[in-house]
Amino acid sequence: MRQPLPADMFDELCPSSLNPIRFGDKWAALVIRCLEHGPRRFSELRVPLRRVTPKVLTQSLRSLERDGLVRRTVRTPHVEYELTPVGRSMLEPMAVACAWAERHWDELLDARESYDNANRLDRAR
Amino acid sequence: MRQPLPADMFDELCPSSLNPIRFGDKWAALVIRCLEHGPRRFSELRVPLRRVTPKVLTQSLRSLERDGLVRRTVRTPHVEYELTPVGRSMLEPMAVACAWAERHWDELLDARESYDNANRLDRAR
DNA sequence: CAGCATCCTACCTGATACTG
DNA sequence: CAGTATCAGGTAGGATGCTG
Repeated sequence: MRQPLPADMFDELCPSSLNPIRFGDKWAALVIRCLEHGPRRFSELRVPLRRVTPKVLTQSLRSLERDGLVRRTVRTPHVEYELTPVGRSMLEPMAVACAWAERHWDELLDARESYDNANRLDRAR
Repeated sequence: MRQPLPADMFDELCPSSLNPIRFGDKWAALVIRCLEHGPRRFSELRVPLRRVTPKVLTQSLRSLERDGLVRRTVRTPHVEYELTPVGRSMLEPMAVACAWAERHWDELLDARESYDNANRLDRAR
């Protein structure tokens, strides 16, 4: 059987809010990655995405569903979310974006820090 | 000498606001593409980006500068914006994202339409 | 279990007008 | 030319509490 999603799945990596490359809304990319290896239930998704309120997670899922990237199926007594072929095809550009982010993450943070420091000094003067 | 940027550069393609894949803020990807072939001045950028107010374009440029993707240089009597190496490296994931969007654009629009129609019927009932 | 309802805040984006 | 100042609207995201 498929493994449950680890609760700390996104603790380290993917500070997607800081990444200039974004897929859909704030959590969409993480949701897609959660569905990479097969369908998941709402409550399963909530484990790694435990910092997302149910309302916001629902919004994200609805948006993905609207774009045809995710399919929502009522499989009584549960509801399952799974990637459509189009949704799955998004993994490729996501992987490229992730590779870019990993390669340039430090430069990016350094640039931001320098910029902010320079700016702070400017205002102090 | 470098060609001026065509005013209709973004009239047809890249409805980036609808694209689920986004690079930075609303206009960042277009700015980067404008700088692809060399430095540009603010007023040059305003030609293809004529629907962006100067304030918003400035914001976008500042944000790109902060992330170290664009360098702003005062080359009296002008100001020039150009891609840094990191900024240039972003062209690759952008190209991949563009390819994805082109390939799946129609599916995406169809999915949205079906979804919205189904939803409208639901509410009518 | 899988959400919805309400309320609220912050940010993004833009229109318009003005300036060193 | 290359912006800044001000004001305003809309939307995204979230806190909290409730429900079939």
